[in-house]
Amino acid sequence: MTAQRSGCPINLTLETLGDRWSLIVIRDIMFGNRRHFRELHGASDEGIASNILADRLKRLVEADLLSRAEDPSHKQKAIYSLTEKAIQLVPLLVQMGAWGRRHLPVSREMSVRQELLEEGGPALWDAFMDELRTLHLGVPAKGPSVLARLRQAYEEALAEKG
Amino acid sequence: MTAQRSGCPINLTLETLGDRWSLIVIRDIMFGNRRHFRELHGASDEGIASNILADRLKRLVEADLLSRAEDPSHKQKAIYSLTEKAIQLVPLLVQMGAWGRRHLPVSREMSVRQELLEEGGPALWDAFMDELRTLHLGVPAKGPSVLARLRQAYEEALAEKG
DNA sequence: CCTATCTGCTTGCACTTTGCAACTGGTTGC
DNA sequence: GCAACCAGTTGCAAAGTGCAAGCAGATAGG
Repeated sequence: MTAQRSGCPINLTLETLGDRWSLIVIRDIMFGNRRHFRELHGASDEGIASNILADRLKRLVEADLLSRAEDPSHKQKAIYSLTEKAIQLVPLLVQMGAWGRRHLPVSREMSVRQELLEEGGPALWDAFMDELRTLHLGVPAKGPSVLARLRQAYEEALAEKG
Repeated sequence: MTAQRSGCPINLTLETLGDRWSLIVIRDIMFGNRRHFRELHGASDEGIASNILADRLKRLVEADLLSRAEDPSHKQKAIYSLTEKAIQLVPLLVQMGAWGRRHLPVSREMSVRQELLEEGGPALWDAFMDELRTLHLGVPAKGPSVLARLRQAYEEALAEKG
């Protein structure tokens, strides 16, 4: 990434997240709960290259959007978690999804989750963020799982598709 | 830009807008009301190169985010306007600004406008979008100018700064 | 008229980033 | 001890970015 261009909030956000992969990685960790390198590499529909994934993970950890921990069950496994800073991207990602859903040729099964999040409004986003804090920061759970609801809607849409 | 990767709304939005300059151009047209090539080239704090600006304008017109019209007062002047599709990016840009303001080293004078938009909430965003429709799509005005309010706040912050 | 300036770009070139495929050194389960 | 798995790395070609200079046509002033 280039050196700092200006103190404009939109520009700075773009400097941090404005490339084709950073937010895809965050999306997969956030909505797909993928926490290991191999999961992120193999499972995303977009097929990120391993060198780019490695680079993005490194940058995101440096930018304090992800944290990296070792898995006690396996000496080579790394667990990537969202930081609070990344969890606060939820409203931004929802807006991105909302705009894409309205204006771009999205597929049904990839947008049911977005639809739920849009309909739920800020209250649902907050509940989702609390759940992410439980999952990634170890904060005790507060309410029922939003992620489970999203996953269920996605799987139903997949089943309908055939 | 690469060929289509997946039907995910977030991914498609990223494919359309996920580079370092597209949203900067839209921001300058939207908040700075810059409508000509030279205005966009010279005035932004980030200093976009003219070839990249030309390329982005072309892509954005092709993506139906901008429209290009000739200026009747000057046969070589082109006027760029936001389309409805681009006007609907307002909530996304506000969220980007909000996140940047909270987590990145923004400057005061570049963030007063964002602050107003955040405080105003969805009602103010709607009023702003209506004003953009008046300015860019020729829809008759509905209410008092949000852009004027934002500009005033920015100029006050600049004056305070010295 | 003639010239200086302004218009939206284009060109050439160096540099950086991306994308693909194969590969690495180490770990684990059987 | 061996196959499968782990998080990456390496080499290389292609694409994208950034800078400086330049361009033809249009306009404004004298």
